[in-house]
Amino acid sequence: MKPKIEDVAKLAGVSPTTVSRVLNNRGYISEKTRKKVHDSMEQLNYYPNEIARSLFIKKTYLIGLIFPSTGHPFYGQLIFHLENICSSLGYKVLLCNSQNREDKERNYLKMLQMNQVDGIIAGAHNRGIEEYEIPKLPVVGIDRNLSSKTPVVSSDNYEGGKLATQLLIDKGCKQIIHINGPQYLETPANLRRNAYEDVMRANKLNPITYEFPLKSTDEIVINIVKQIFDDHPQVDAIFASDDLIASKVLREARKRNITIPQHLKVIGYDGTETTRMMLPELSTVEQPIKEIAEKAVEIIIKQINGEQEDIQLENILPVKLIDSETT
Amino acid sequence: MKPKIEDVAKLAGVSPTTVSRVLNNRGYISEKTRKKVHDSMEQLNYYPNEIARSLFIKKTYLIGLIFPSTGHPFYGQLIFHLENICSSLGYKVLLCNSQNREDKERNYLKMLQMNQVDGIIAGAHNRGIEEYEIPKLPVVGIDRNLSSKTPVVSSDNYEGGKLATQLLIDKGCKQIIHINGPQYLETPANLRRNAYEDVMRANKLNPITYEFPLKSTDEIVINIVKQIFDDHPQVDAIFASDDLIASKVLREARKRNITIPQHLKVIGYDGTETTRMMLPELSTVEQPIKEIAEKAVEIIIKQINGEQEDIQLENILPVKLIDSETT
DNA sequence: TTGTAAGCGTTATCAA
DNA sequence: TTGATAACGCTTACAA
Repeated sequence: MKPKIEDVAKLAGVSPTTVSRVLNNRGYISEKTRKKVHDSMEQLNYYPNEIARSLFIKKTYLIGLIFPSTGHPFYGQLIFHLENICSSLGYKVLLCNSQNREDKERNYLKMLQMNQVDGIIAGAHNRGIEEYEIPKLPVVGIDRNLSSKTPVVSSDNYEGGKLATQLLIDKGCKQIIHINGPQYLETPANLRRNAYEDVMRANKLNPITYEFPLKSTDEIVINIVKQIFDDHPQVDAIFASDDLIASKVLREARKRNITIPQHLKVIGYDGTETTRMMLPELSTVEQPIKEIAEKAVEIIIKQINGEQEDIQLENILPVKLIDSETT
Repeated sequence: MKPKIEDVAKLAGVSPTTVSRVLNNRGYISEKTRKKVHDSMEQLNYYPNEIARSLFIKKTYLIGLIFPSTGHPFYGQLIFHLENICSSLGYKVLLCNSQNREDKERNYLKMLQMNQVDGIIAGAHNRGIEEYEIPKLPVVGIDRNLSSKTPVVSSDNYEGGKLATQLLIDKGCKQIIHINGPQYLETPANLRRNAYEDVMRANKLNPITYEFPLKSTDEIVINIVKQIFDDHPQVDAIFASDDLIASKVLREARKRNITIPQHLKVIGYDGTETTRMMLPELSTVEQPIKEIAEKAVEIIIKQINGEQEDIQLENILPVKLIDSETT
C-alpha cells in the first residue's frame, strides 16, 4: 500500500504531527528531526495525499474549465494558456468539453461542485444557464455573460468588427458581406456584427449579414458561402466572424476563379496560432488569447482569495488587425 | 456552509447511514424513507462531497492526461475525444500541458500521484522518463513508448509512411524528399521515416530526409523548407511528417511559382479536423484519432479494473490515405 | 429496515 | 521543540 504520514513518522521515530509540520514548514522543528523525516520520506518514496489534505483544509486547488471543445483552434489555444497559468500558480485543472450542449454543461457544473473545485472558468455559446448562479462559488465567463453578477473577460469585439469593416471600406470595397453565428445568442461575439452594421451605415453602405446555425457542419457553412456568391455576384469583400469560415470563403472563391485580393477581399477573425501557421495569407483580427487567459485566471484567483473589491465585471482586451494578403 | 449528509439526515429524521444508503442505492430502504431523504436533499440543495467519498473508497475516478499542448490540432482533437469518452464512463480528467519539457512532465507526474488519479494517459515527445514506472498506477502511452511494460496505442505509422511514399511514386515522382522530427527520439512516428526510406530504396530511389529540431519555431521550419528548394531545385514531391509542415511547403512553393500538383506534389500527415477544414486541398494520411482515444481509454479502464489479461502491449490502428488536390 | 461507531489520511489546537 | 487528539464528510461493518 502507499505509505502515509504515519509510516513516515514510525520510521523516523517521531509523531505524525511532526511529519506534517516538516511537510508544511510550520512551527519550530529542529534541524535533526527535519533531516530524519526527510530521509524517511525519501526511503519510503512518500508523497502526501492531496485528497485527504483537501478534505481537511476545505480547498482543492482545482479549477474547472468548461468550453465547447479543445479541438477548436481558439479554445484549444485558450485552454492551453489557462492550464499553464493555473499550473504556475499551484492550481490544477479539470477539463470539460461541453460541445455547446446545455445538458452536458449542467452535468459538468454539478460534477465540478461535487468535486469541490475552487472556481470555474467557462465559455460556451449557450445562454441562460441559471445554474451558474452558485452561491459562493467563484465563476468567470470568457466571451460570455453567464449571469448579471459574473465577471466576463473578452476581447474588444466591437472594435474588432469596426477595424475589419473599416479596412475593407478603406481599400475601396462597396459590397461587403458579413457572415456570423446566430444573433439570438447575444454573445459578446455578436458585437462584431453590430460594429459591421454600424460602420456600413455610417458609410452609406448596405449591411448584409448571413447567419449560420449554432451547430453547423462543414457542409452547411460551405453552402452558405456558395449562397452568398450566387445571391451577390458583385460582392467585393467578405468579413467572416471566424477564420475557419474565412478559409471556406477563400476556397470557394478560388474554385470560382475569383482572384484574391484583386476581385474579392476576405478577412476572418481569431488569428489563432494554428491559423497563422496554416493560412498566414489570411487577413484577420487577432484576439489576445494569452491575455484573455491571464485576466480570467487573475479574476478567479482574486475571487477565491476573497478580494472582491477590485474585480471589474466587464474586462475588455484590445484586438489587433492583421492586414495580410487577402485584403 | 454547504449541507452535508448529517444535515440531510437531521431534516429527514433518519441517520446519516440511511442517507448514504439512499445515495448509493445499497441495502434495503423503505419507499417512505427514500422519499423523505430525497425531499430533504432537494430542499437543502444537497450534493455529495466527492473528495470525502474518494478518501474513503480510495478511488477518485480521476484520469490524468499529459500531452504537449491542447493548442496543437492533433492533441487538441485527441484530448477532446479522451475527455469525452472518460466522461461518458464516469471518469473525470485532469489536464496537463507538458510542452515537451521533461521538468514539467516530472512535476505533473508527481502532482497526479498526489491527487490519487486512477490512471494516466500520456503522449509527448520526450523519452526515457523512468518515473513512468509507477508501481500499481495504470499508465497508457499514445504514440510513445513510456516503458517496456506500458501499453502503447498508436496508428500504423509505418503503413502511413508507406502509403504516402508509394502514392508519390505511383504518380511518377522521382525526387521525393521527406521532412521529419529528430530521429534520436525513437517515437513511433519515426516509423514513417523508416517506411519512406524503405519504399524509396525498394524503388531504386534515393531517400533524402530533412530533420527539424524538437522545439522548432515557425521560422525554423520555413527555413528548412527554403533550404530544401535551394538544395534540390529538381524536387518533384515532398512528404511532410505533419500537416502544419506541409502547409509551409505549400506556401513556399506558391511563393516560388511552383505549381501544385503539376510540378510539385505535397502530402502531409495527421488529417485533423482543423486541417481538413482549413486546407481541404492538402493530401494527407489521416490518423484515426477518435479510435486511438477509444483504445487508450479502454486499456486504462481495464488496467484500473484489474483486467490485465487481455491487454495488448502494442495497439496499432489503421490509417487512411487522403488523395486530395496536392498530389 | 435502520442506527452506531470506526476509519479513510491529513492538519490544527492545545498541552507538554 | 514535540505529541495526543479531534475533526474534515463520507462509507461500511456490525448491531439492533
